[in-house]
Amino acid sequence: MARAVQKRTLETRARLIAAAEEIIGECGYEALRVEEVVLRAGTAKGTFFAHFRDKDVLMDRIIGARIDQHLDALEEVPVPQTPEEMAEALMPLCAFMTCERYVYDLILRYSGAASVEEIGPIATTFGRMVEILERWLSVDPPRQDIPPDLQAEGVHAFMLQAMSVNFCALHNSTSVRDRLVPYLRAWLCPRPA
Amino acid sequence: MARAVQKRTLETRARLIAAAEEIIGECGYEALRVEEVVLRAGTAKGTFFAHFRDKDVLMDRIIGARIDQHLDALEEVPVPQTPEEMAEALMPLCAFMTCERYVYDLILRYSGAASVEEIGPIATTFGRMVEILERWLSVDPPRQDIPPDLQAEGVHAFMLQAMSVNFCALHNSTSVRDRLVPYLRAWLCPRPA
DNA sequence: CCATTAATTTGACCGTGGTCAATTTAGTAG
DNA sequence: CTACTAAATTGACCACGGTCAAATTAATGG
Repeated sequence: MARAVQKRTLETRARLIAAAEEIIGECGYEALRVEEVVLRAGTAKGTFFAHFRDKDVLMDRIIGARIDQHLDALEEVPVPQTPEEMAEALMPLCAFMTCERYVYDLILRYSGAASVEEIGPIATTFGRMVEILERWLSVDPPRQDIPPDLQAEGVHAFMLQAMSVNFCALHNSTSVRDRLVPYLRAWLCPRPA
Repeated sequence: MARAVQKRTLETRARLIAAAEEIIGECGYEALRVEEVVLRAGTAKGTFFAHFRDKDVLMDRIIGARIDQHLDALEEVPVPQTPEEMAEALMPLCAFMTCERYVYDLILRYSGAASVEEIGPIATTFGRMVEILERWLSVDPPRQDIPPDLQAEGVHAFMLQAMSVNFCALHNSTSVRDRLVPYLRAWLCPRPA
C-alpha cells in the first residue's frame, strides 16, 4: 500500500529550497548552480533531482511564489480607474518579472501549462493575473463592445510587449510604465472616428 | 595591417552552416548538436566556436534567414483589408515560428536586440515585420485615433499572444488564426458605445 | 525483534556546450 | 625562396545539468 510522505522528505526539500533562496538572495537567479544548492543543503546531487525534475522546476516554484506575493498585493489595491492607474498598479510585478533577463525568459517559457496534468506555479499565477485583470475590468468596463475577459487578455499581451521591449537595447530608454500607458489607452479607451 | 578574409574561412563557415541545415532538415532544430555539426563539416569543435560565439548565434542566423523568407513573401501579398485577411496572411509565418517549442523560445529570446552594436538576424526581422505591418496599416488606417506604428505594435503583441497560447495545453484546441482574429478585430476595429 | 518492502539518498558517471594554449596554414616583406 | 606574422584550426580539457544502479533508511506485518 502507499506509504505516507516521510518527515525526512519534507525536511530535505525544505533545506534544498532554503539553500536555493539563500543563493538567489546573494548572487541572483542566473548564478544559481545545482552543485552549490546541494552543497549548502548538505545532500548529494542525485537527491536534488529526486525532489525536482530539473533545475527549472525549482525555479518555476520559487519565482511562481514571488509572483503570487505580488498578486496578493494587487488584490488589496483599489480597482484602477484609468490606464495610468492600471499601469501604476502593475509596475511592482513588472519590475520583478524583468529583474533579470534569465528570470523573464524563464517566466515566458513557463507561463503556459506544458500539459493539462501539469500546470506549474508560474502558469497558475498567469491564470490568476488575468482573473484579477478581468475583475478590475468588470467593475466599470471601459469598453462595451468586447467582453471583460478579452479586455484582460489584451492588457496581458501589452504588459508582455512593454516588458519585452525593455530588454531591447534599441528601446530601453523609456520605462516599462511609459511604454505600457499608451498601449492601455489605445486598447481600453479607443476613440474611433 | 589588417589582412583580408581568407577564402578558407568562408568555405569553412559555409560547410558548418550547410551541415547544420542538413541536420535540422533531418531531425529538427532542437535535436541539433554542435558535435554532429562539426563531424559533418569535417572540422574540430573549436572551429565552430571560432565562427559562432555560441550555438544560439548559429540558430539565430538560420532561423532569422527563414523568417526573412516569410517576410519576403508577405511583401508580395496584396495589402490585407480586414482582420481576417491579415490573420490569414500572417499564418505561414506564425506556423514556422511555432513549428517547435525550442524555435519559439529562441525567437522570443532573440527578438530584441541584446545591444545596440549587436542587432542579430531575428531582432532585425522583427523590426522589418513591424515595418511591413505599419505599411499595411498606413494604406487605409482602420483606426484614426492612434498612429499606424502603434497599431502595428499592437498587431505584433497579439500575434505573440496568439502563438504563446498555442503552446499552452489548456487552450490549444483552437488554431492560432482563430485566436488571432478576435484580437485583431478588437484592436483594429473597436466599436465603443 | 526480525524480515520484508517501499521510499529515500548517494555519488560515480555521462552528454553537451563552451574554452584556450598550442599548432598549422596562408599571406607579406625583403 | 626564406623569414616573419597574423589568421585559422585543433583537440584536450572544463563546467554544469542530469542519470541511474546500488546502498541506506524508514515503515509494516508477523
